[in-house]
Amino acid sequence: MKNQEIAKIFYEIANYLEMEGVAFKPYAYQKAALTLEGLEKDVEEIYKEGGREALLKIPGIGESMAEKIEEYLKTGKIKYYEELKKKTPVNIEELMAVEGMGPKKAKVLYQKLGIRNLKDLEKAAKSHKIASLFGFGEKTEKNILEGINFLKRSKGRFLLGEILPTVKEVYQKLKSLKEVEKIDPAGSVRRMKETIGDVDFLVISKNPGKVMDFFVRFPGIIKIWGKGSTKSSVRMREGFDMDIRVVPARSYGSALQYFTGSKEHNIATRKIAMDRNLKLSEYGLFRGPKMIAGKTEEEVYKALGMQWIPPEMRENQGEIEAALSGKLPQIIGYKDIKGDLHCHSQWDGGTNTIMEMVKAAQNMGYEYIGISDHTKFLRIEHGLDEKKLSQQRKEIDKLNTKYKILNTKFKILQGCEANILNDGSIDIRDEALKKLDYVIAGVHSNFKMPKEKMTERIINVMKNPDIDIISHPTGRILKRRDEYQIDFDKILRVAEETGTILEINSFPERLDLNAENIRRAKEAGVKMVINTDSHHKDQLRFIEFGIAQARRGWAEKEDIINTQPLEKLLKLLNNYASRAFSRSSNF
DNA sequence: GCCGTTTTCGGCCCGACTGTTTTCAGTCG
Ligand SMILES: Nc1nc2c(ncn2[C@H]2C[C@H](O)[C@@H](COP(=O)(O)OP(=O)(O)OP(=O)(O)O)O2)c(=O)[nH]1
Ligand SMILES: [Mg+2]
Ligand SMILES: [Mg+2]
Ligand SMILES: [Zn+2]
Repeated sequence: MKNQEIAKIFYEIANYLEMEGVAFKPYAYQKAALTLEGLEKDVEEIYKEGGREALLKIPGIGESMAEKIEEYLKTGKIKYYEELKKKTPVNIEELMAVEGMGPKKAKVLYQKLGIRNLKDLEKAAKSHKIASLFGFGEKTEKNILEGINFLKRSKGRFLLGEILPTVKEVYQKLKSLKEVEKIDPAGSVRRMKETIGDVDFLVISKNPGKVMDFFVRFPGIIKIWGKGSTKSSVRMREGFDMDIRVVPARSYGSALQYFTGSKEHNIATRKIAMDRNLKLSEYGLFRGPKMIAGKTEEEVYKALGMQWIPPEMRENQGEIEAALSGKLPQIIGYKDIKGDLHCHSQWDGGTNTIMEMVKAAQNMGYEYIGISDHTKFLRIEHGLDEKKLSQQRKEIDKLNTKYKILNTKFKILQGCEANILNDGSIDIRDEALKKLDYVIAGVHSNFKMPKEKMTERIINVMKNPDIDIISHPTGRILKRRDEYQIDFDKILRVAEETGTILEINSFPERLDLNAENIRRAKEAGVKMVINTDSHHKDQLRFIEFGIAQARRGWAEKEDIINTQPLEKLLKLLNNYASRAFSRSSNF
């Protein structure tokens, strides 16, 4: 898939143009790059299916960029870009990664000192060649050196699940300050994005100075990037930045709207305001000098003629248009999940016994849990064979009887997470599968198959009437492994035909399906299930991360099968299996 | 370079902080 490559080139073009001082074009390229980056469908496929016309339908792509994409797909190069690069042979991305360095400074440094990369920059700063340049100075030079050092130590974006505990700690500490009237996490944390670049907090206070003084003295801060009366920014020991914004109570809603983002959502919302001869900023919504909204987010959106938009959806992916026409979907809520169908127990080397998992599930307020241990192909994971599965069945039956006697409604289901082998067969015999309440199948080996083969492999499994759910369908591991090559449109078609359910895996490094694919699945009429893949009872809590992605993917309650009570769930699983069977027997 | 139920041309979000500058450009959110 060449989406990322082309996006990267467009970002670079934007940077080169910005260096030259060209107006507006850089933003056009950036916007197109961002869209390509987030596009789950392969541009090459879009082009093959619909030619240049289809490319033009992508928002932010016009004649000029469509032509460049076409050129890249055909020749592997974009002449315009190659020429820009030849003219200014600078690793601009690397230089701009240094805090405080942008295209304008990079240009001067290249022209005056021939600086082309980070190494050149460090050398020049160390030998004090920068301070004397026009527009630069001692402090700039020092900041550059410091910036380089922090950059070298930086670890990139953090997983939401990895950073959230720290966020909660800081939140509590800030909240305890008496000058803090109200505080909320904002930015990507409030939107529950799968990865977090930095942590943003919004505060109401009548005494911003005090709040800022307290904030920048926080334990664990290793660098203060900036400190003002309304806004400060710091680097934490753990390697991430924190931004804080302080506003008066009357602006809290508009400030929360601003600071929650996303940037693209903000710009689009501000354009709606402009269309109505209004101005929207973090301080409020204004008609001329008159403030007409700002205290709450609801008020701000309402004054713009919009429904309030859940933070997870604020990505400028159509939510603004939907909110304007009152057609936002009723997305799934954080309390709508009635049970978790992907849980591992001690049987396959997980941490907890079935009983311990059950108790944890009950604490979550669930009505059921599905135990889905690995199967025998995965020897390192102590995968269960047919015999073990039947022994496990006996234990689960016993526990269920106990619950019946105790007259609780709670039910334990027995599933398994079987392995999809290279040819799309399963490592457990059919007779054994039929004795389970449901079957999950997932790819756990041989991730690098060519697209056609991998797609065929998964499709074969979906046509198997005994298989109900495909776990982590694209196989990505955040920050570590890309999705495997699949034709997701084809997979969606077959999933719809066979009634196979696709998993939204809530494990922090998976979150697979992602939001964009969830939206595609919903549009294709494919049902999904939100699971945690817990290997420890405490991991049942991960469900909120999966729900957040589902919300960003516009999923409603009825798109997610485990929002249903047990009886309905069983019917859905069974229905789908028998439907799949009747269809596949007609082939 | 892109885009359009007010536009096919004329706009393109709006504001804070810093360092360098004698009044603002650059960078960032
Ligand atoms: N209006 C406007 N708002 C912006 C702009 N840049 C950032 N914001 C707002 C929206 C962002 O969600 C919020 C926080 O900025 P961040 O850079 O921290 O982005 P965000 O938290 O969304 O993502 P992150 O995970 O930190 O990369 O500030 C901008 O250029 N214009
Ligand atoms: Mg930078
Ligand atoms: Mg942020
Ligand atoms: Zn699993």
